Amino acid sequence: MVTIYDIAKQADVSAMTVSRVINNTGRISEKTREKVRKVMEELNYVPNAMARGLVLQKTGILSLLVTDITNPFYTTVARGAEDAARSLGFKLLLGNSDEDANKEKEYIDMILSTRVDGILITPAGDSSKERLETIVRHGTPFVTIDRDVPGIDCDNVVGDSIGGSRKLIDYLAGLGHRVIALVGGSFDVSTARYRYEGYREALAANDLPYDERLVLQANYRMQDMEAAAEQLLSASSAPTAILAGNNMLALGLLQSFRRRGIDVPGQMSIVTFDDFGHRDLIDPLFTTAVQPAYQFGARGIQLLVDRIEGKSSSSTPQQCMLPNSLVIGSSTGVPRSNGTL
Amino acid sequence: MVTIYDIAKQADVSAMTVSRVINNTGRISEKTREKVRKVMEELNYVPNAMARGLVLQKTGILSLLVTDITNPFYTTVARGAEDAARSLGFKLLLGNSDEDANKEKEYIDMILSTRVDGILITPAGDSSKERLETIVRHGTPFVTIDRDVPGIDCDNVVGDSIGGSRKLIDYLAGLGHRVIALVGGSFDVSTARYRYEGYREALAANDLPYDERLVLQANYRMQDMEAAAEQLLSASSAPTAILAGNNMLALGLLQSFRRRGIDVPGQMSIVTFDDFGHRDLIDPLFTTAVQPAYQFGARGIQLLVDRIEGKSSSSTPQQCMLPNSLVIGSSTGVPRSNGTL
DNA sequence: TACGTTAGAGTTATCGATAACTCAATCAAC
DNA sequence: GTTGATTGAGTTATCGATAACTCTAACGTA
Repeated sequence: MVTIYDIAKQADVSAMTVSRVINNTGRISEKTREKVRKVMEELNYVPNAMARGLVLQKTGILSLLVTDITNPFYTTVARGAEDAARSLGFKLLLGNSDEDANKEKEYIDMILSTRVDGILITPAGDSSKERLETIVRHGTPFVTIDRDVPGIDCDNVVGDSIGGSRKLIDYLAGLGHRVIALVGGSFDVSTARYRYEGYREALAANDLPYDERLVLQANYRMQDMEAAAEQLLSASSAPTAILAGNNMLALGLLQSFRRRGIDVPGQMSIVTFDDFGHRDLIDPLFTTAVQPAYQFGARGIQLLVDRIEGKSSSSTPQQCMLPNSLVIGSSTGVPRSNGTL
Repeated sequence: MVTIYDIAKQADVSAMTVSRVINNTGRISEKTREKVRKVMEELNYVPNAMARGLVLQKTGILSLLVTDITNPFYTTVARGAEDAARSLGFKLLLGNSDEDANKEKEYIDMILSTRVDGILITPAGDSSKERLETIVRHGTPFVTIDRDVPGIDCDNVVGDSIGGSRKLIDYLAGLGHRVIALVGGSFDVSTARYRYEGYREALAANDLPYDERLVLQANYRMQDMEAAAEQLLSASSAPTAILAGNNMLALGLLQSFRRRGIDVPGQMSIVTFDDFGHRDLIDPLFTTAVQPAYQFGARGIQLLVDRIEGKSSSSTPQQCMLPNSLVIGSSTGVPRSNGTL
């Protein structure tokens, strides 16, 4: 591996001179500069980021830790983060916690060990608190996105979950639905709580009764939707519509209903948050509160870099709530006329 | 930031002893070990990967560079790579070249500077040759996936593009199609060439004439499909079926046809490679040669690590071709009866 | 002419960890 | 009671780069 010493020897200068040429610092004569440049080119020199990072105490790397890299929402977040990081002169280290506390811990340890300059993280849940506190103790700047964690007061970028739920339920109520279930994420996750909150507010606002038997919790990854579907269908008064906690849950429900021969939206309407991209391709197209995923990543990185570069005062965390917009799809219709299935 | 020296001072031992406790090497009495462990815990010590990497001359990081992170095919590749890397004790640095030679170069420089232990890369095209040669000169092990590059003889994992094309064309021919167009990727990309080759072979095998006016090139990212659709529809004998070079092109074509009121598959059949995941959701479901994307990533990492750890002899590059399987969807049907549109 | 400036370098110490070597104490065996 | 092995540490040099300091011509100026 070529080092500045190899360059220095070849060019018959000191290592420091080579370093100065690389970084364009100090005074170097044009002649020397050219000589060094030529040798660097000849030997295909690439600086060693570890050595540099060790002395500079920074790496130029930011890390993005999401909970599900196969979810198009997070893929788009990643793109936004990557573009923003690149344009601000940072590299991006991408990680995937799979909604798993242990994996999250492993990743955070790895990230701290790498001495990244900052961390953009979607916490797996409220239990992420202790891991975030570890990050705080290490003094590494971080920004939470998509979810917040009670007890952690930091920069964050979230969506308007309450507002999104209200829009979705209002829309369903407008179609005539009066029995609407919620299949949400675990209440250990902030978005699940807020979406539940919006759900309840909207029910009240529409004079619809709240029935706790119509509220199911799952994790955000599409498992167990069979059981959830079964449970909802066998209820004494089965719902005519469902608010799914996120796109993956909506998909899981849709699949379960299809297997049972339940038509969506004919017999059951489904609404949810976010989409799968490629809207033209999907049928039924979910009626959904679409969040600006790309902006989640881009804004998050921006806040993070502001924090790193000390632009934002260290005392006041920046909270940023991004709006969502209701997109009407073909997964919703008027309630089925006969109450039972 | 806490270092081993801080630990050493607190525990009243030398830094070397701390290092030994961390790495479980050398002889340490149980008493000392415990004492050091306790201090590490108290101070929340996390080793500095840069310092360690500098002396060990390795980072434990592998890099995956793909050409389009929003393409579900590569997302799944990334998951396979990540799982494999993790289970082999490596971390994964993910990058995205956007099919762009300049971005690719920037990323490779960054990666080399980071001194990753190995690189898994989907080359943007044949021009990637010079960038791969840079990697060779630096002695960093690498494996190409999905595409190969003429003139570069290295470990790689590719799909059976020729076989895939043949299966798809055979299927179309079996439905009765006799005028089949190819809208492929740029011939600068190996998969585009192989898919074209399979297309020609299959035409010949089915006694179908080859008409170069029915072969269009695009880049793999869904742009310009309007123009391609226009050109195909206005041809004197418009095709009744199209082999799209990849999933993104198929999607672009579908959208263009829909805008023009051309029904798929009623008036035009489309076949392609790979899918978009979430098969249940998509309509029309493309008839496609599905490649084992997860395996591309997993196998690639495996080859890479074998190479890094010297398990594979340095003289013989491992070539690995993964089979694809024909999945019949709803984007194909018998040719429209009236020749014109 | 003598002295302060400045351009254009070179030297040395340092970042945090580990490899390789050294060293003192303990213990066993003859 | 020496000698030799073994245990449980400590010392020093090193990885590749940069910060901070030093040094030396050449030059300008009174």
